[in-house]
Amino acid sequence: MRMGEGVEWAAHACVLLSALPDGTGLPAAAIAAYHDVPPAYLAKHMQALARAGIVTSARGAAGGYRLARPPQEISLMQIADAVDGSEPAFRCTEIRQRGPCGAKPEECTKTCGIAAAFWAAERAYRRQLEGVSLAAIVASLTGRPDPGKFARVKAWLEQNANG
Amino acid sequence: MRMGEGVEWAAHACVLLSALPDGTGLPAAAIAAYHDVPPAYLAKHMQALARAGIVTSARGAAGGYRLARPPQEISLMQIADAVDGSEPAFRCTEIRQRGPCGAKPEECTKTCGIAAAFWAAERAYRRQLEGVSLAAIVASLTGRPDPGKFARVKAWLEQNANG
DNA sequence: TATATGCCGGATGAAAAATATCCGCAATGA
DNA sequence: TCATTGCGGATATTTTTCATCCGGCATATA
Repeated sequence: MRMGEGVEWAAHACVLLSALPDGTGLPAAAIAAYHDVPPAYLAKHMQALARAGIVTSARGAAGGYRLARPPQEISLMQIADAVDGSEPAFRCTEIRQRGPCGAKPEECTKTCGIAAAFWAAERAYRRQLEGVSLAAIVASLTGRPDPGKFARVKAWLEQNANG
Repeated sequence: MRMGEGVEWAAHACVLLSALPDGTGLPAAAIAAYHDVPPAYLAKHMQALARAGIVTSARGAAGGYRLARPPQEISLMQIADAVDGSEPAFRCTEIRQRGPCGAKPEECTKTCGIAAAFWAAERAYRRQLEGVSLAAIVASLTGRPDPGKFARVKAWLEQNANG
């Protein structure tokens, strides 16, 4: 079971956007350059974030992406859902209804116990990620003292942001 | 993010094996026939279960698979790990070290906050599945009254088991 | 010992999904 | 108008998953 790497890209992109000066936008190409990832492919993921309402996009000259809401109101779960989809990892194919001793559909009023157990575990996973906000992630990064790095990032943003 | 369907097959196979009469073995072909899944492919997953020590295999005539321990001591997590692998779903590619403002390796003593959050969620997922035993699954199935079905399964097993 | 059964592991192939790029279009500011 | 930028679809490439087959070995039974 593996998660698409686009989720990692999108999460880091949102962290970067959280440091973006107010009233400005950051083009997808700049976000890709900052992280050294394929521009065209990252653009796809940014579009997914926009469709999910996590970021807003502005077209045309001086356009770009910015966060749609404050970082406290964006969770990692929302980002993962937007990029990777929100379908459950475990798919029940109703094996119990197949084969020589298969159960009839009318006997299967309750969900299969195996599927129920896996889905419960996925709920635990989701509950955990829903509790992690972008703000918390940013806080964990800037928590350690590193003023020089912070200044460099700020300078890079001001150079590459539009607006 | 999706889980391989082999996990579902393996879980159902273990449930079936838990009803197997003592001292007998069930060939992979019989397990596949019972669930109406591809025999050669299911055999692969059964081999994975055997390598993980969840089932034991006996070769030759009158051989087959059986559970290696009582159902109370087998968890869904163990089955999923055996079949799907136990690598984490989220892979950190150390994006923070790339790009024009990338951090130097010596600055990255702590794991990336994003990776840490996803891995914490995966731990919650695992903890949940570790708490679900095969015995609990079986109990949830036989809990509702269905004596006829139970008898049919038993008869099928006695017809197809070896030993 | 001969034979049939059945697991083991590797090689191989087919299908699906993830990864990645490109292009035409629409929108927007200079 | 023109350069810039996001949007969506089409397409190509790579990787992973799904699935089968085969030779080899182990074991019970006759």
